Amino acid sequence: MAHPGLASRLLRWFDRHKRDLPWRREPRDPYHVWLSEVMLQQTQVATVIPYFERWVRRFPTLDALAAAPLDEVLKLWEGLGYYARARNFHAAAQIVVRDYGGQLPRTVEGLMALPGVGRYTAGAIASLAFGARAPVLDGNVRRVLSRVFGLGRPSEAELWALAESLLPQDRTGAFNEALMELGATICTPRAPQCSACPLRTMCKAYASGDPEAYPAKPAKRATPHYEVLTAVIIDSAGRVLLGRRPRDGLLGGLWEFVSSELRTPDANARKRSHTDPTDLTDPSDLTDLIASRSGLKVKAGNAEPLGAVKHAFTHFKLTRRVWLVRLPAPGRTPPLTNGYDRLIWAAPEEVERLALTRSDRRIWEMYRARPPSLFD
DNA sequence: AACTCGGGGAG
DNA sequence: CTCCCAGAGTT
Repeated sequence: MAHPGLASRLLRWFDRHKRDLPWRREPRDPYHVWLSEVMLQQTQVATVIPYFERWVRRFPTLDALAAAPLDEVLKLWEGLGYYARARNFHAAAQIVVRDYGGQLPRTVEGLMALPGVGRYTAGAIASLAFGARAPVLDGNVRRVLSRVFGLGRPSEAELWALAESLLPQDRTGAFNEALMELGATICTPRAPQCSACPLRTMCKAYASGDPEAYPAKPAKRATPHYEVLTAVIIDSAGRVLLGRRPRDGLLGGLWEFVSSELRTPDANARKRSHTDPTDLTDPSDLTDLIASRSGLKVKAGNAEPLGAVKHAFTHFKLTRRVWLVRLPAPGRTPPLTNGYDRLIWAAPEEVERLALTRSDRRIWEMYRARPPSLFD
């Protein structure tokens, strides 16, 4: 063994300190392991737990998931982000049920053939659910290994090879989980608790006196700021016009209020936004937007500002300028769905049932909580 | 190798 | 505010 003592120390620590998480119940259900690994991609444990519990109640088996419509799958994912995870997981469940008789592949290669399953997730499922001797490399493992071995800018290939070389003969699943657990609870990005670390005596980063310096942080770029103009269009029956975003791309498959594409705010808009966040660059902006995306011809006089909603994505910030537009008649389904794959008039109960983006959900709450206006 | 793709927890 | 989270897919 290349590094005597590492695996045994880590496993001994893990046996005493591991957290009791919903997806760790024995015996391991491969479906639960898979679900948890997909939900945990770029998402912290504390965020995932309630989603995981709800999901297992609604879709107790792989067959139940495969049989469900995508809209319902996305509704359970609402708010978790990276919605391609849900679309891929749903598609992969259907593949497993249809082609593999409902049994997950047990090898890394077989698992990686499924949509949304990369090398990390395949290694995690193979080792945790099936006891295969496969390594994992996630953000935690990347950090722990960089620190223990004093690597400043290790390549991915180097880290994968290292993770593999460290695997013990037995309990590889527990070893992988232990490595991640250590990174999540002890060997944290900031202020690591080295005094409680079972690997302290063999850790080069600890010996250096500045463990946080490993691994080196990449240079960051400035995040651009965009804005989106949004119309909450209400008909005389109190229904609201919603569009479903195209399946591929940002927030694919989710419903939103009729909105423009991302725009770079001009200098005048930036100046005005300090005083009135909903102010329009041009009064015809709103009516043009509604006409182009839905075919509806509305009067600017029927619009009133509802407010602004700010939202931060990973790579940019967004301000949504939201207007309320009241139609004097019952809405009919408009002929245009420019930029949407569906457009519907939704009753309030239906808005609760559909999968909205986070900011659209906030806009809906803002609409429902608005002070009564002269039109009410 | 460099992007895209959400949202939130926790300093 | 900033950082980064049990990453995958595309180019």
